[in-house]
Amino acid sequence: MKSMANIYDVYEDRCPTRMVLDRIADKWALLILDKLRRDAVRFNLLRREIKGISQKVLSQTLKKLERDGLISRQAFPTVPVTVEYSLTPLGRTLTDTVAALAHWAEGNMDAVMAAQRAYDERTVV
Amino acid sequence: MKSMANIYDVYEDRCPTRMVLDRIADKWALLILDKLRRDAVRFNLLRREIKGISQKVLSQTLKKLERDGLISRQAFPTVPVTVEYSLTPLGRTLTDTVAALAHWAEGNMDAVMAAQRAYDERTVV
DNA sequence: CGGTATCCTTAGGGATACTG
DNA sequence: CAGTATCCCTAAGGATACCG
Repeated sequence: MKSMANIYDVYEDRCPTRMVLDRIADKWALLILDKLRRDAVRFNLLRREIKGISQKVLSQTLKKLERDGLISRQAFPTVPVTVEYSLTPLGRTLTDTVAALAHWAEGNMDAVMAAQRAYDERTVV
Repeated sequence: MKSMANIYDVYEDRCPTRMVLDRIADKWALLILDKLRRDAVRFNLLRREIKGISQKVLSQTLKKLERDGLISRQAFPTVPVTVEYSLTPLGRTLTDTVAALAHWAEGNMDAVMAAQRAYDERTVV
């Protein structure tokens, strides 16, 4: 964990956008934030809902988001243990933007894929 | 370029959000879209404005964005050649969201960094 | 259930040099 | 100016096994 402490040291210039973009401009992070939009979700449920994410990457991403203060982790002393992840107030201020991004993705996927096909025809052939 | 053609093949399920998020949830891509918000920008100017990006990565990212139909490339037959990148109409539909993300980053950087310090004190010590 | 630890692979990206 | 080509290396991430 010590190695994460100096993550901002590489940015000599003070561009806040770049700093924080570097943190949240991550596919998995955005998907997780989106999944937590409604309510708290347990680890394995999150894993099942976000198809394709490995246990390792989910765990890592959750830890980063928690460190950034965007989500919080709550463990319940059940047997076996239950852990719920939920948005913090800070995280909640980001969800509208994330949702907008997701909404854009849904609405423009076809256009993007069409553009790709057109591009490939122009260049590959 | 052929290898990029089947990039969506890995997504057996049809989750559009994931597909497109995978494309645009990239730090450099978002920064480029943000820089092009006002008007067209030349390659090397873009490179200078986005500190820390290498020529290689800038070139790659621009090509991806062009393929996705978000930006367009226009070369002028000057000597030496001048190349301008600008947003397409499709790309323009995304800029508000990107700007919102950038704005969030600016406004909440301090909170994020404070959260990180608090987290590190809790866990590392 | 909710993780961590370990090993291993590969592709993402830096550095450098060259070109139309 | 706006790239491409090459080499090289590290670090992100999959697979597997184990644990409180």
